[in-house]
Formats: sequence, structure tokens, C-alpha cells
Amino acid sequence: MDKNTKRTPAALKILDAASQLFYWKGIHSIGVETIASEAGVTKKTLYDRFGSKDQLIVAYLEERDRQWKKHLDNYLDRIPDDKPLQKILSIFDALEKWLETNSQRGCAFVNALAELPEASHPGRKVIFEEKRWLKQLFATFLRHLEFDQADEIAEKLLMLHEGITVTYSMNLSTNGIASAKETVQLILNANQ
Amino acid sequence: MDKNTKRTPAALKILDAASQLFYWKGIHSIGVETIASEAGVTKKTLYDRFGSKDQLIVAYLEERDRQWKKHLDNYLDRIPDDKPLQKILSIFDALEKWLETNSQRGCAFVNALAELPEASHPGRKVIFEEKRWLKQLFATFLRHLEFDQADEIAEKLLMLHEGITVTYSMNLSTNGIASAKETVQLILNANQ
DNA sequence: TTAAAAATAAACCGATCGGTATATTCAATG
DNA sequence: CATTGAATATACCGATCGGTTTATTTTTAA
Repeated sequence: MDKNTKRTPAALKILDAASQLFYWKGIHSIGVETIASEAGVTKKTLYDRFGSKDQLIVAYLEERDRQWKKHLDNYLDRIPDDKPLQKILSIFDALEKWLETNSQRGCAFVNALAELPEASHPGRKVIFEEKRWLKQLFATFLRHLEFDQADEIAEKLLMLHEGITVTYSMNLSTNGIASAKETVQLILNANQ
Repeated sequence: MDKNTKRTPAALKILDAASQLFYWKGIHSIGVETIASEAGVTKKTLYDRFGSKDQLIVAYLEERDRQWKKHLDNYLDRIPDDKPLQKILSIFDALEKWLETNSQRGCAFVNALAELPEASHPGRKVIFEEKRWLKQLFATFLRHLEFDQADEIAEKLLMLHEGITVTYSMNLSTNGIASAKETVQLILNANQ
């Protein structure tokens, strides 16, 4: 957000176009030429603002991260801080809505990781950090609930989170994510 | 396998090289030139045997499917047919070993789907069919166990299966897949 | 108002992409 | 032994890749 206010109008259009194209068509199948023309902008402008395709990829991932966290906050903020159980459940509600509106092609981070095998690519840091962050968010709420082994349970919840996303994108979750939420309840009940 | 016995030696070398390169480097970042040279073979031979890169991609996915099912059978065959519960659990044991030895970079099918956005690409059929098959395998064993709603529970198990794979590839499953197996037990106990 | 930053326009670069052509050699089988 | 399928070697194709260059115009702030 701080980062976005300092972006020029053309940079915003580029990031917008790149986000859609990268997500829906894949990172490597889309060329900078396509992104520039889709954004109604010159390739020169793209390179002046972002430096390289790799840096644009990083910006795309960071922006996706920002949007997901903003979306998630809309859900978390409605739950009072003394209801950590409901906070956890609301993460899955947020995910459900997110999948319906922004993620018909699966998790942008998982997909991007598939296309970024080089250990040194800076985009990978963004991806790993995003998942680690979510796991820690689960763990924090679990600790408030005074669960033993908060980290272990957080791991299970994260697994579910990722599993839903994959199956949803393959049209294998026939009941929306209701199945997943039942399993969440099961895990929480079992360890309390 | 029937398909593999009729493959020429060069075709086998090509498929072998392509499988490794596609899985570890991604489908679009690897060119046919690289595959041919890695296989110690001419590009002409590659095109004589596989026709196009897209058809080679399909062959790669079919071969991966064959190998996973063969690996899985090694586990399932050890369990007698009148123990469907243990059959289900052995699927997750098979997955654990599979992840350790063949899947450090996540699920080949999920990754490939990320790179094949076009609805008409024949590789997508292979991918969807693989997941649908696994879900049905779960459902079959659950029906033998006389579970109500075998399909719904199969869905939950598939979610776990996919979730493990994702978190494993991101080094987020600190206890191997022990956490996942606990959740499997939880699901099975809850619905019996 | 004026100077700097941002954006346009368009040509250009070497490298690589997937795929083809032609001509030659090798290996197996009837 | 002859035929045929498989493989090699190599040059080539147009298209596209990510990225650069130069020159000009527009926008924005001090």
C-alpha cells in the first residue's frame, strides 16, 4: 500500500495487467510485450518502472500477498480479539470467498513456485514467507486458546488450507469448502 | 507399460530426460533442444517419436501417472482386501515415501496444471483424471467400510493428500506427514 | 514557470523458441 | 541380402523472447 501510493499511474496499469496475465496464463508463457500492450503502455515504461521481468514477477507476488491479507483482515476484524476460535474459522470463510472471486486457477503462490525452480529467485522468498506467515497466524490464535502443541496443529490447519485450494481449482470439492470446515472443527475439538 | 515396451530406446531416453527436466525446471522454461541434448539424441528423433512438445508433455504426465500408480500398488498389495481401513492408511504411507523420493518439488500434476491454462490442452485431461481416480479409490475403500457418504469423506481425504504435498514441498511440514496421518484417523473415527 | 520525472513511439539487439528439411548411417528382421 | 524403421548430423525457418537505445512529448511539482 505504501508501495502502491508511490507507484506511477502507468506502473499501476502494468502491475494490474501483469497480475491478471501471470495468474491466468502462467508466468513463463506471458511475455513482457503482451503485458505492456495489455496495459496500454510501452515496453520502455515497463522497464523504467520495474527494471526486469523478474522484478515484475516479484512485484506481482508481493501485490497478491497484500491483497490476500487485506481481504483476510476484512474477515478477522469482525471477530473480537477474545474469540480466537472464531478467528480461526473466519480464516476459512475468508478463503472460501477468496477462492470464489480470485482463485479459480488455484493458489497463485503454489503456481508461481512451480515456475520458479531456481533457489536464488527472489520471488521464492515472497512465496515461502507468505505461507510461513499464515502458519504463524494459525499458531497465534491456537496459543490464545491455550492449545498444547499450537505449532503442530497450525501445521494441520495449513495443510487443510492448501488442500482445499488445490481441490477447489480442480473442481473436486463438490460441497464448496464445507467439507474442509468440518475437518477444521474436528481437529480443533480433538486437541482441546 | 504396454505403451513403454513399444517405445524405441531413444524414445525412452527422451521421455526420461523430459520427465526430469519438466518436473525440476518447469514445462515452459525447458526447450526441446535441452531435452534432446540431455537425452543424447537429435531433435529430429524427438519429433519423429513424439510429434510435438505438447505431445511430449502429455507422455510425461501419463508416465508420471503410471509410476505413481505402480508405486502405490506396492503398498496396497501388501494389505489384504478385507482390510479397507488399512488400505486407506497405506495410501498415505505410499505418499510419504513418494514425497521423499520423487516429489521434492511438489505435485507434478498440480505444477503442470499451473503451466497449462488452455482448456483444450490434452495434458489437462490426464491431470484431472489422475485426481478423480484417487478420489474414487478412497471412496471405494470407504464403501467397503460401509461408511455413509463415502464420496464426501473421500473428498476430505483427497484434500489432505493434496495439502500434505504442498506443505511438504515448501518445508512447512516439520513432522513429515505424521500430522496428516493423525488427521486421517480423526476423519475416519468421526464418521464411523 | 521552469525543470525534472514520466510516458510515448518505434526501431533494434542477440538469443532462443518450437518445428522442419535433407541427406546419411545404423540395426533389425523377413 | 535387401528392405525398412530408427537414429545421426546439420543447417535452416519464422516468430518470439527479454531487454536496450534514441529522440520526442506530456505530466507534475517546486
